[in-house]
Amino acid sequence: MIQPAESKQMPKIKLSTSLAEQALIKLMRVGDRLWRESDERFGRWGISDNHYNVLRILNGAGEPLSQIEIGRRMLSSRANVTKLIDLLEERKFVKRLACGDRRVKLIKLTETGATFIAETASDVIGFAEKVLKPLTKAEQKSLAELLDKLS
Amino acid sequence: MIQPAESKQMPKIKLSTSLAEQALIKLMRVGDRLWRESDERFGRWGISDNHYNVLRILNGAGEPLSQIEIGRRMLSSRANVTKLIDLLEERKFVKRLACGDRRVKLIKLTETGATFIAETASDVIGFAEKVLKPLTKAEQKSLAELLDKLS
DNA sequence: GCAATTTAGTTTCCCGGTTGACAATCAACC
DNA sequence: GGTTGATTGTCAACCGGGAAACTAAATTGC
Repeated sequence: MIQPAESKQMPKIKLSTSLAEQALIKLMRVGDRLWRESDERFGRWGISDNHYNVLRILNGAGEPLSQIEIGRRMLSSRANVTKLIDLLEERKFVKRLACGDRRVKLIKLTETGATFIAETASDVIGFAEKVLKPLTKAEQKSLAELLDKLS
Repeated sequence: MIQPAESKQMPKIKLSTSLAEQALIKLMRVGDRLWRESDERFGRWGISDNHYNVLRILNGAGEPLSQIEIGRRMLSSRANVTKLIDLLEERKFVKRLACGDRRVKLIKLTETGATFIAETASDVIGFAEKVLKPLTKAEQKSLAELLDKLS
């Protein structure tokens, strides 16, 4: 006794999906999937992938960075960096240092934080290897180069 | 300005950034950036990119889809699909249809929704073209193929 | 036929992010 | 020196997503 008062006939617009658009969609989809998987992975350690990103950036820089500089490098807002650092400091992974400019707080990676990075590094690399396994080394290189051109 | 050089000494772990890891990071970064830009772009029309995604999926399917099927295709939760459809229905872009199985609500693209897609299509394609402009056609094709292998 | 299980959709709550307002500080300029 | 404007970090409010609890309806098993 249910009959669609509405027809199921649906309008359909012919969309010319250009090559660029197809590539864009795939790029966004794959990126989205990776963020999810990555987030789930880091969740096991009680932090998000962005928390880890902060540690990576600090380790890569080799010197303390201001919060705003961290935000700049990871494309995140000042407010969010504050919250990320809050947790990382609570976990003793980083420390807020006073600095000549008293507006600025330099964020320093602690020994604890460095150790954490060292211990989890193999796991992170394993994740990358797993994800990119379908590609040969040459293809991985090619992919990285193509992505560089888009940055 | 700069004083205690000592306390700024920071531990640094030597991380062997593998090829795979570099490619992964670039992939996630570019993907993240694109989602932001895309979201900002659709924001002008009062919807998010995910709302638009629903319209695209419906248009592509050519027939009404259940909410759970939509969620499956866009990797989104049931709960979120409900909220997405709520707004789209309010905007008259889609309509919830009753169906034989009374648990299910089939989502149908309306004329209004189809018109909206048609009118915004060129803008969306323009965005894709702009983003992928740094790549030649051959490179775009190559990128799409590499991404396919990762799916 | 009827209980138990499963499924689709909704609602509630929480989490991570942004925006905007704010205080403190620095820089520039009269 | 004192005022104005910019910059850094924090906080409150809001928003888009997911997980889990819940309802209604279908399916399975006895």
